[in-house]
Amino acid sequence: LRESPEKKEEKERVRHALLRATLRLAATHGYASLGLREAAREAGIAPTSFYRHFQDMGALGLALVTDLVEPLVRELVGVAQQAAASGQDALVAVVERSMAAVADDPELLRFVVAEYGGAFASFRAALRSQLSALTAALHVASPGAVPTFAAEAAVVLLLDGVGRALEADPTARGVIKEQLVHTMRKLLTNPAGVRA
Amino acid sequence: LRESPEKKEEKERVRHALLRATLRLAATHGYASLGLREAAREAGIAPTSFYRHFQDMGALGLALVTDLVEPLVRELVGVAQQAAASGQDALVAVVERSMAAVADDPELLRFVVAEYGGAFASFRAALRSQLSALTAALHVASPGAVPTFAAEAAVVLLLDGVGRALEADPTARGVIKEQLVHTMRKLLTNPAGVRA
DNA sequence: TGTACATCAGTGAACGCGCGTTCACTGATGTAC
DNA sequence: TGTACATCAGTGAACGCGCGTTCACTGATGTAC
Repeated sequence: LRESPEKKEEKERVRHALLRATLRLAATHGYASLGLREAAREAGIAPTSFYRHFQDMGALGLALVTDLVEPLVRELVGVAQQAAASGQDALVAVVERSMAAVADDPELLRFVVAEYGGAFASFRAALRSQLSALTAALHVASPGAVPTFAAEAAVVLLLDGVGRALEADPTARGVIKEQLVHTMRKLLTNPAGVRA
Repeated sequence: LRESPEKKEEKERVRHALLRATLRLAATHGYASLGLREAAREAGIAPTSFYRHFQDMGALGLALVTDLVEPLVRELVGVAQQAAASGQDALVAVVERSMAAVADDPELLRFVVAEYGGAFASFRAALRSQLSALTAALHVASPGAVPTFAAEAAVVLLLDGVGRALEADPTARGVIKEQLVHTMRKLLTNPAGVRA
């Protein structure tokens, strides 16, 4: 028996509400402290309905990465590749899109920044894995021959810049953006110039 | 009435046990998820005895920063200043001392890395405040005229390097250390040379 | 077409459990004189 | 010096509460024929 599109959509809607509710609460109280009942309450469903979507909060956390973080990183990688292909500055494009993401979805970005260095090894591994694609994209788009770890360091600065932007007044984000481009550029540029 | 040194010492001993127990648990499960009873159990005292030392877990968390993180950062600042004063490389000195701290007290450093970008705004503010002293020390010790935000970025890389070292095989920490010196140097060096 | 059956997201009641917190007490130690 | 009192870290019992989880049920929707 196959489900109808309408039922699937409705189920997906509630599942998404649970993910968003968790992000909302995690942004201020931390993902680690959240309980199943808390997430369900915030999402507007009964506690027992939680189990229709996830086995437990751990499974929901995993879904946060695969359903929300992964598309975001994929988009940033696409932005980098598109910029590089059209002769534009991939670094600036990625930073600007990242700052737009901070404005669009601060809760998701707080989650990424928090769990990237957080106590949960599974989150750390998953996020590092995701971000390695962005590292690679920035690496190939950078002029000259910079080592891989320099591109990794640039992504680390990007994450920190996102964290700073999350706390900053929106008007102060322009300064953060410029400083971020400056420091990332230092890491992604071979001072000896293009001598490939 | 003043307390005797012996009683003070004993009280301090239990207080320290609570702080260490919390760090131990926080390293794997996250500070945010910890409860008062959990910390007391790990420290080997009755739950009610917790209140003889801290009002709640929030007060204990604050003490983690002031009692443990602050001295650590102070030591790193001292290392930087001492190296600079004796004509040695402050950057290398700080990185090496940081790596030693990873080996000495991984739980404390996991806490610092986790809460630096974590969901608790009070921790973020406290840690940024602490680390600004290290940023300043590295800034004045760096040759040429680099902007302040470049020194801040270097400290961000240091924190990330600490996080990587925490997860790495001890034999792989040498590589991390060298890459860290390399990338931090890029940020702390003015490519135009010393033209003060 | 209508009718009988299957699926399944959502739910309320109920459970046992660990939580934070209060309270009164103990016993070791310090102070007064 | 001895004796009476004060301080205070540690404790066990007890509390009310919210937690995760189970269960049986509802009702809307899909399928079979």
